[in-house]
Amino acid sequence: MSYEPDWNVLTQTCPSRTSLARIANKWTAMIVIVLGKGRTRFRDLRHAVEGISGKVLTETLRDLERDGLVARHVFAEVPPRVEYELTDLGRTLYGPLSAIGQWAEAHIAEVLDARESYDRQR
Amino acid sequence: MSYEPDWNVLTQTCPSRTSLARIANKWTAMIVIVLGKGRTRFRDLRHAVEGISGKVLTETLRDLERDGLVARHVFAEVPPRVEYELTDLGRTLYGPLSAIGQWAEAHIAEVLDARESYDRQR
DNA sequence: CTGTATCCCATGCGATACTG
DNA sequence: CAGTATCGCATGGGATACAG
Repeated sequence: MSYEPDWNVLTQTCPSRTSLARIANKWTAMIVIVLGKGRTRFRDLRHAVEGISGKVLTETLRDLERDGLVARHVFAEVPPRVEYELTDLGRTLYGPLSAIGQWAEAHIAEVLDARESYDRQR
Repeated sequence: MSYEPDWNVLTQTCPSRTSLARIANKWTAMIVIVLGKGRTRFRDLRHAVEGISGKVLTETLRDLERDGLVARHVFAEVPPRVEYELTDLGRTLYGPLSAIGQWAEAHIAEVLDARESYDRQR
């Protein structure tokens, strides 16, 4: 009922494309996959998503918070503790994004074979 | 049976992450969504994915071809005609990626509301 | 029409230093 | 610990010109 068939990510000016650009992103996918398992503090998120820099983690979390996908919980402690979790809206994205992650893991052997065969032919 | 539980996109050096980086991308998503509807020639793809430049379309298609997701068919005509279509492997990705596109379209209203509310508070 | 080759600006992203 | 600020390299990606 809230679906608006006029919205089309293939249309250049459709707002939905700005949302697509944010969610169709490797860091977003990995962060949402981790948060899908439960509320996580910044430090643990940084370790779970191997190789992500603090800067990018902060920036991506801010963007996700702005889009209403992630909630931020700050505890007035020293040293500070901040936890992140998916909102109701963010949870509806967990399925689709974890499917992408699982696809990458399930088919990487075929992809590697394809790359080798492609590169061999030139 | 071809699933290898040791592969984990969250691990920095896992090859599956290189595949995730390729598929968790807005251009890849839009191209696969269009190709999911059937074999398409270059020109039509360029028009369907509004706003994509020829350079980026070519590069993305090459990468997808290299990963075994897209097949390229060249016709010896003048002017030349080249058609692209999803491979069997690429077709297994259509579901997950179109789900991402549909999510963006279905929830953009909520996302826009969240952005407005976030921006208003600062 | 389907590319390829350049040029060049914008953005992504890591590293480092610093603050509350 | 969880940021913010800054720097600078790498990549993304548009525009244009040109080739087959």
